[in-house]
Amino acid sequence: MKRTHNCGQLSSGDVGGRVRLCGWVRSYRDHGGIVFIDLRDREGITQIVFDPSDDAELHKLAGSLRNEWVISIAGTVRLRGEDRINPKLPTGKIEVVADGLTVLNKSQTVPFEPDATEKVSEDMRLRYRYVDLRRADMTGALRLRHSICRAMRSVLDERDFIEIETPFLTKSTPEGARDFLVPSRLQQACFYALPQSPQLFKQILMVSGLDKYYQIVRCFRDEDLRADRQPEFTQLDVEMSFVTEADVMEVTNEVLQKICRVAGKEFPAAPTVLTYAEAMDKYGSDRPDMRFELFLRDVSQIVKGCSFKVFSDCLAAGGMVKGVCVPGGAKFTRKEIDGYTAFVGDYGAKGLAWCKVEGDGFAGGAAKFLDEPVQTGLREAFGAGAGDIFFFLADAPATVNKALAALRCRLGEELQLFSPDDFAWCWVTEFPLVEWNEDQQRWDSLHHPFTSPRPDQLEMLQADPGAVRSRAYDIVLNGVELGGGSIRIHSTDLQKRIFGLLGISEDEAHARFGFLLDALQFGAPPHGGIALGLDRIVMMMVGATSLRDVIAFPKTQRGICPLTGAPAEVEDKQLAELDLKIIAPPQKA
RNA sequence: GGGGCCGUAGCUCAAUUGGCUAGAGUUCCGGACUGUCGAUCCGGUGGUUGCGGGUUCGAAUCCCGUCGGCCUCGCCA
Repeated sequence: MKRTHNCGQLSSGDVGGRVRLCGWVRSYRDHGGIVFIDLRDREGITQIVFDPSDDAELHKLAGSLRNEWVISIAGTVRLRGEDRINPKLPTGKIEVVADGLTVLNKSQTVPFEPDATEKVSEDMRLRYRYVDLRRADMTGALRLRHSICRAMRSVLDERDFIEIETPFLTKSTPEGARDFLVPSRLQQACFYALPQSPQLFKQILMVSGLDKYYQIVRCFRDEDLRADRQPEFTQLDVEMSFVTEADVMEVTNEVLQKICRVAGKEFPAAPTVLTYAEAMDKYGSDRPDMRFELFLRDVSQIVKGCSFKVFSDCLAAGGMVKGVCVPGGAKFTRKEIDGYTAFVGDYGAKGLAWCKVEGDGFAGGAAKFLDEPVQTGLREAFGAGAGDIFFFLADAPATVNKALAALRCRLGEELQLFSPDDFAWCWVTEFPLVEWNEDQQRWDSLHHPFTSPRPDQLEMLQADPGAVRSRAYDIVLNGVELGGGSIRIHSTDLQKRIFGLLGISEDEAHARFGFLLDALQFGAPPHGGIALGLDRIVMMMVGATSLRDVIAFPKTQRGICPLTGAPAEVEDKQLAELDLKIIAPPQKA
């Protein structure tokens, strides 16, 4: 046995005991005579002492140790004197007096110290990920991730869910995100796709009568990356038979409750539930950040008929005017306001109207176009007072909401309207079933085409599809969507109607989803489920701002793994076996 | 595909805004030191300023291109 304890384990209770420890040299302090080694493993740090008067040979070897060498030591646990206690170390009351030392492996000089206080560039960290993962916060994130998975499994196991694996090599369904494709050798000119989610399989498992399924599963989407978006990510995928929205939400709440307990965070007994319509109205977003108010308000009715051409033209064209009132915002400089104007421009807004409340009247910006009744209406609507500022956006509702929601979040952050450890959960429900795609001139599913419409609104499917609400629900934390799901369609007829609405012909539907449509005909029970983003949950729980900090081996923004160099070219022989040819090889410098 | 920020020693950064041999901390190497704990003290190694081109008497600095990293819009049912 190479070790009897780990490096975070020993305490005053172990004094006098003989121990063996293994780990990495975190630092060495050579006083000419006495030598101290900080020995680190994933559990902690223990100080090892080498005294020349005990064993001159051993002391000499200890003097040759360098950072990140892997060693094994044997020795006796000793209490440190009162004045030698290190309060920064959990093991700081003891030390191990070594009588044996084996160098298990030397290390080259590491490109950066695993406990460096300076922030090392992420490029470096990812290239030398094995060194980076020695850092306590990275180890901590991965361990919490593990604990969260265990919490998920324990809740679902307790409730008689069955974990079932679904294929990674599956069929491309060009709806939605771009697929990662895998060429097939046995079926030339054919491709597998990596799953964007196990959606269809889990529904088929319900048809099979498996009743309650879950899986902690990798999903793949070949889209551009973001800090909170990786091309491969993990989700907790859940599906249940004979349930309603409330059943799925209740199970999810219990899972999240347990996760929060494990992570030392709060989860409310009953999270706020708001409808999509409410969320869009007050927050401009279907993933509202509820840590602060700063509500948006549709002021179209108040400003209609005012002399401001930007507003009147917009309303005449069927647009909307929406605003936000920032308490104390009159102190914003022109430069800051210009900054916000440019900011909303990124989201497609053509401008940002503003005016300040000074004393009894409005001043600056658009103030001169807003007459007395309009000013009064706005003040009352927002409860505004002197020293506040209004921002208004006039445009198509989608643009207004997107830009104003982004502005609201930016203001909330800049004005510190919440504290960093605030946790605000909410469910968003009653999403529209479909939305109009202006570019393609057709209806698109908001969620996915297997989402059930509300049964009491089926008759509107023909006449007014945009008004039909679905049985979908999303769980949101601090403005971040952590998961979503729905009650699915279990009737072939209804599923066909929805495909029809989405402009998917019968032939097309059959080619793509025929296996699901077939399955629905063989006794599909009513069913529904949800998927929770594991990476994002861990990210929120550790307070990270990037998924890369909670994934052991993530990709960079351009989809590269700096550690392995993936993706990489393959040999011609491999291509030949697949009957593939690179038509336009990249130009090499 | 678009916009923005960045790239200087192994690492983290500086360089008086175009001017003297590109510096500092840390790492590393050597030396001193028997109670440190981010040890300390002394000395030393370490640079094609991402790469290529241009402007200039002179470029880390300005211009063009390119590579790489990050953030973001589009995209992500």
